[in-house]
Amino acid sequence: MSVRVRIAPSPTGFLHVGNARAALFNWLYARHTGGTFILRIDDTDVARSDPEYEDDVLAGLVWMGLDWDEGVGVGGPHGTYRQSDRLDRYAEVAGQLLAAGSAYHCFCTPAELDERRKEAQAQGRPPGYDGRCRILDPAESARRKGQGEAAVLRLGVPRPGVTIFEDVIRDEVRFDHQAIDDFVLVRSDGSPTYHLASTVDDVDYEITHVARGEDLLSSTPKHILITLAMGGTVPTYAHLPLLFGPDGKKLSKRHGDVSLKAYREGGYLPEAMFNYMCLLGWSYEAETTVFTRAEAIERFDLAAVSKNAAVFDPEKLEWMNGVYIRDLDPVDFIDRAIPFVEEDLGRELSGAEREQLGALGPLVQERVKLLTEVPDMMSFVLTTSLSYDEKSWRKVMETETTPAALDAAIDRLTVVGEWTAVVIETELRAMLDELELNARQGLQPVRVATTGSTVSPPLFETLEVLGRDMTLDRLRSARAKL
RNA sequence: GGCCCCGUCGUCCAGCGGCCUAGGACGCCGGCCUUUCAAGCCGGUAACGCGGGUUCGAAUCCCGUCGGGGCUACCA
Repeated sequence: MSVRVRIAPSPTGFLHVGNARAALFNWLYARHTGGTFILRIDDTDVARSDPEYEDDVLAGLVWMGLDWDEGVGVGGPHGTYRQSDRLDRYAEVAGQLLAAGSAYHCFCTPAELDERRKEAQAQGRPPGYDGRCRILDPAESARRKGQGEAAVLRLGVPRPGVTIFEDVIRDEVRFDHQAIDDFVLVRSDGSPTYHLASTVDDVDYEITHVARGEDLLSSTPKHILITLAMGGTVPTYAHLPLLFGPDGKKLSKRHGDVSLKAYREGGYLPEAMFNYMCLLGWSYEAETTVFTRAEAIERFDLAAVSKNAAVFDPEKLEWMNGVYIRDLDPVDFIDRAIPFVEEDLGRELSGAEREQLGALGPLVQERVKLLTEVPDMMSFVLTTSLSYDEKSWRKVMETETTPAALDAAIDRLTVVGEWTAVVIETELRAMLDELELNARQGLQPVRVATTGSTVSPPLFETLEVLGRDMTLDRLRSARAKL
């Protein structure tokens, strides 16, 4: 049977990196096995769902390159793949479970439940639902329900009993039904709970493997029980290790960026994100940390996923992003960087400016880890009024040898014939010889004068890109400020 | 509290009874290269939570213990 996996985010927030990682692993498994990757939207929580979040989820998956074969937006044999469109189906299953005696109505009010829970906890008893409505006569229940009395539908968990399943990642896991209370399937307002809706969908969509976060491991027996009660085939489960923040606590907003969106906008490359996330709970090969999509697909296996939770390490991600940036084709690099430059500038770049940046691109490319660092490194070529970094100015311009170095540089560069990096270098090195200055003493003033900072791309190439007029202009105005 | 999961360098991962004097990557430290900054190269730092077993032999298997985490809703 062909593999069918799914990811079912609920649109109640921006796509979380944990969900993105789950999506990635499902996608990898589907691609590795030649199976089908499905995107479903679990929006049964109407109050908290928002179309904006759904858009973000889709955008995040597209950005990561995780294309889905069936589901929201692309369709498929199962309708819209949106739970809010399947309420009738959940009601239908609920009716069947009720008729079959697998489920029953419960008339206990939230207030009563709450009180009993507190009582049970105080006495050290299990806080779950005590099952008192289970013994109600079905006919009597139906009558009360028919008269409009508020009721939820609960699953009658078989007791005594035990649910055992073989988790792909964790091997055999067993839960005694003693510890599982008769949980709610349908709320008193008629809406299905997550457990019901998600399980019905998994059965209807013929999902073969459910790979999701370990936080759902304890809920798995409930899902299996529902599946069995509706006569469905139980899928294979794989519970992925959770992601934690640098402090070892569950990855949350307090750790800064937990939404994929933040990385998208933060100058990260999707290729790097993809590669890095693969490493969170899986490894391509003992000695290899950088690999391509195709390679990951070829080797990925759910069974090889680690059991332990992983700490999301922003520093390693950043390093990896640098690796991928340096690996980019120069034209590709500048194409990706330009939006960040324009965003920073607040305007669009002219053709001439683009050309300048294109020339500077390769020099900057190997010096940044994030695309968001590009504007800072290139802004000096785009401005007409250069501002100097204060520290840089103090450090190199207020030096005894600086005036002479600038004067000599101006003289030589004014008369130089050809304006290329090679010629510029020859001239400036001759200047160093002449004044008996070392490179640091003689070149840093030129760097600060022309770029505004002690840190810049390689000087000679930079001056070539800047052009003779602007270079001389800047050297002169810096000299005048001394 | 109960149930469940997990426990190798600071972090991610390799290891699945002898190849381990525990390997790779990030980070950190030092050096080289060098026009600055990066990159690159070389070297270094650093871990099998603890205690019992099983075995000729254990990071690898078993038990206990400690520690971390998840779940315990008419949220997903």
